[in-house]
Amino acid sequence: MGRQPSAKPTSFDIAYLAGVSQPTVSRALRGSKSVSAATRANIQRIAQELNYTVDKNASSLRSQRTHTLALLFFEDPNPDESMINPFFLSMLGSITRECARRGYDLLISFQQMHNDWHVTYQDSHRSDGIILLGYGDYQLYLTKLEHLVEMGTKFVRWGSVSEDGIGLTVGSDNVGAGEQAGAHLVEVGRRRIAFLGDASDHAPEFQDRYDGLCRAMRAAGVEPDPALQRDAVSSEDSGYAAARSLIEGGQSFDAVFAASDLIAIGAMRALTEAGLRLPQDVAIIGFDDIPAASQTTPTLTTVMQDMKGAGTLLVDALLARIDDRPVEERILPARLIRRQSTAV
Amino acid sequence: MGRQPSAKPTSFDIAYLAGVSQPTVSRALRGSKSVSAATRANIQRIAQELNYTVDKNASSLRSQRTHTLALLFFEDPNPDESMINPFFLSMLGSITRECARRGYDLLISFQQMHNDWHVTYQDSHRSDGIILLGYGDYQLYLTKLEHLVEMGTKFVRWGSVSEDGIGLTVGSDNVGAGEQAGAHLVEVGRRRIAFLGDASDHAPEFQDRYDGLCRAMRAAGVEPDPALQRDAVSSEDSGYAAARSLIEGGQSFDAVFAASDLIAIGAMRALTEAGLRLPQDVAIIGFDDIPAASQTTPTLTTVMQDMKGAGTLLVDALLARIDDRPVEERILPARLIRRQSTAV
DNA sequence: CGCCATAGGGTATACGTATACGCATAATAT
DNA sequence: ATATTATGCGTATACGTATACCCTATGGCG
Repeated sequence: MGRQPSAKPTSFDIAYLAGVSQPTVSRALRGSKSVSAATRANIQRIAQELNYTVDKNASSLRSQRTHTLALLFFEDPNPDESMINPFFLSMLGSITRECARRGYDLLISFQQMHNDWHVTYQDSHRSDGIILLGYGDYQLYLTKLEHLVEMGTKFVRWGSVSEDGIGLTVGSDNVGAGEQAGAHLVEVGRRRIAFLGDASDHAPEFQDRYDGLCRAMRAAGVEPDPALQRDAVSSEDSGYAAARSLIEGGQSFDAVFAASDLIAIGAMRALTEAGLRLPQDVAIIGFDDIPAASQTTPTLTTVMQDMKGAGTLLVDALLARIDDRPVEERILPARLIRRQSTAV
Repeated sequence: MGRQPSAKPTSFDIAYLAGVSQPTVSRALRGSKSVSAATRANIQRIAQELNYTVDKNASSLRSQRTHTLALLFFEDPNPDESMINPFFLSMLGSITRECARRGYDLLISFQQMHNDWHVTYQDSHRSDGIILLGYGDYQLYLTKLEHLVEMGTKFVRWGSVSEDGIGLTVGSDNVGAGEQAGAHLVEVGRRRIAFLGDASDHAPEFQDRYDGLCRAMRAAGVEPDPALQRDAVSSEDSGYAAARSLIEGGQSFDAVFAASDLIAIGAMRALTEAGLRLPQDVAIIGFDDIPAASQTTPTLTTVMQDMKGAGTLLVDALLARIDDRPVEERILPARLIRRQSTAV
């Protein structure tokens, strides 16, 4: 242990010991084929022995490639700032793993979207590309995204996938998921299905889920009632408020499709408080399958997104974009998880 | 928008426009006092206009400071590899925020602790220091930590704080928290209190919590029964198994203190399946206050750690260590959250 | 009125790597 | 046997910044 004279070895040290020039060391270690197998093996052995590591900064400076991706969470400024949407957190695991697998580092930030966050990561050569995650008011960020595109910044976004979107988007099949949820509710005999979640341009994902619901209802010969839709952002409080509004609206309903589990959990509280029995009086479906969803009473039927696939696909897509390769797949299937809240 | 000839401006460009030399630009922007106020203001204005950003790689290469911290999660290899302990995830928010506040970037990794993870981050100049987070088998990592110390790597660890520990540790007051839990259980009339969690050198934090529990019991004149302790790692399955073992052990018990919420949730399942009523027959307390804890039936009494403070303190301590300043505070208070699972 | 300290900033260079070229030697073609 | 190409590597240099050192003008001081 600690044999080295404490100074970290450079490629020159390796070169000297191997009896070659410094560039040859560089070539050997990064797999250039213009170096003989014997020379390469020798260099690798020596590097190993000296615990040599390529200096990341020097390498990045010279090659203009950082082999680092930046992950940016953006959410509406939250009163409880320490709360992060659990859904995105669960994506973090697969993203870090995929980055590691591809030999990329991951830089992470929850900074509010201040004026120059894109400059921070791109122009200062901190990362080769950016992964954007976030619910929140979509419209607010559109101009920023356009700016990113203009600057030639490479990025991917998690969200509602559409061909005409800005930049590159990867996401779940929200419409299909909404259809599954709607079909399931119809199947268990519900006809008056409410939707809790913004159904506007501000939240395309939620809108897609609503569209899917409507499609499934119509396919079953049921006409959705617009009066049963209430706006809500993804939080318990918002779900609670939306459900209260629904109850006070006086319209009858026998099912609720919440655009997220947090909304659903808030709604369940409001419904229970109003004396409604779940699922007998009102069946309820959430979205995301957060851990808490299997702990609620009744346990919550929800839609599980493919988080592992999501991380992989996001990283894949971004790396493809960075290398100017075409991106192949962008939509991930989602799966309905049946639990007690819709049990007949 | 997009006014510049697309090439990113360098400090030479700024220097030329400001009529000064490149080093002066560097000095001005990093606040050296050997630059006049007027010159500095002018340089800053021009830099702003050109959207100039200091190149991170060049800067780090020259100064040998990256202004980046690395966050390393280590956990026992998990069958469900996409699952990350929710407790640590909630710390992530405060760590990223504190890093941002201090002008540091955060590099993140969930890589298994392979042979050379320390080399990866330290010797390749990716980060100035490392934050280590993880439950898992403590002993397994000791030699690695010793190695880190030998190499002069700067790091902090979240865990059980003790003066003789290896490296620098920041953590909650686990003993105090255990005492609070124990005192509460005694207060609601329980005497036969079981503990679920490793009580060995392998998990010092869990042991501290157990010690606190025992201390509180003895303070109330109750002698803890070693037969009521069961090993468990932080997962639902492990908690379930531990509770099963406890039930099958045949010893009577009227309360369970679980070393983590995940253990508690698994245990609740086992207890309920065994026909025991919560909290009438068995009161139960968890640890961590994960979101799911407020959704269980009954809702789970637990210990909330100061996650926001934790992130701040970890980053503070690490930066102090990096700058060779003394570290001031290292222990954070924890707070008991009373819910239905211990309601009299 | 000369001396020295100080402010303000220029000159030269180092940080450690990757790449454009050039130049041998050996292998193949003609 | 000469021209041609590929192989394997060395030489020179660029990436963009930060810092050690040097120089010039001032102003205070005796």
